[in-house]
Amino acid sequence: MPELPEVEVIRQGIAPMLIARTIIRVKSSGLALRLPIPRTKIERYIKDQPITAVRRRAKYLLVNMANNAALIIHLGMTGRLGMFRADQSPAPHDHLCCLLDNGLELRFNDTRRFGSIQVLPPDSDEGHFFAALGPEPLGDDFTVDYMQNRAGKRRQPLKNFLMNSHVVAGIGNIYANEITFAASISPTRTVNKISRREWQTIITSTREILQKAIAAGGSTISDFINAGGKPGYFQLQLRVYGRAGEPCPICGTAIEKTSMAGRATFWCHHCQH
DNA sequence: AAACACCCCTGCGGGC
DNA sequence: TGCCCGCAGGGGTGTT
Repeated sequence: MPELPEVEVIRQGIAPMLIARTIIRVKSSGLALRLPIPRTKIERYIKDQPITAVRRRAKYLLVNMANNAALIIHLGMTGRLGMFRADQSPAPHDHLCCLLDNGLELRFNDTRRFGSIQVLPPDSDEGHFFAALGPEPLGDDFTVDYMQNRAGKRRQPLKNFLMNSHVVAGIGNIYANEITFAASISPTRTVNKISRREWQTIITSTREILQKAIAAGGSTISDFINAGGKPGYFQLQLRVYGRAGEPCPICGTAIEKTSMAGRATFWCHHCQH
């Protein structure tokens, strides 16, 4: 369940090991992820090209190549990236293995195959690929004006709105729960009834929680070799997610669990309005 | 247009 | 003990 902070930590971990390296051989499981693995495009545009950058947009990782092609990786629910020595035996659910010119192998492992691997050919329009995505929550475009405009007269509950990647990118179920709790606003509140002041609180809480999670992950993942995507991330204390029936860390009231848009929702009825 | 339901997939844990 | 079922949730598509 990597969300934005986890993807960012993985990016920071693998970037130094990938930049200036070249993928010289690729193996895949033959099983499709959410999309089929584009073997032909990988061979044509990705292989034998020096890697120039490893970036992130929302929960997508972008591996940029010297020919201006890009490999776009999404981890879905259970996706992991790890660096291994080439002689280490592959694990179950390894779906793509990229051998580098230094003998290390980048492996994408995904039990449930909700992830995806895509290729942007050289000089294709990256902006177009991400056109439907809302702003980065840690970027300058995530503002009170923007959120209030997007909310408009919509009567969608706040939590569902925060999880809508077309509104703001990269916030999944776990952090949506934590954000509404930190902002002391009910996840069920309809967004047309949220004040400017409350939007400011939501934005501030979002940034704080995501940045804290990134910092916690960054401090716990020190060695990506053999890590295999070992979660270094959930060191961040989750205050409501997964804590149904436990006392609210602020007031002691039992945390409630409900379902919203088919997703587990945890909140404190006393603290969040 | 907005807000849903549904689907893809596997592993795990609870209940019986 | 073993089996069945519900649940976990990102993101795309389809429906009302």
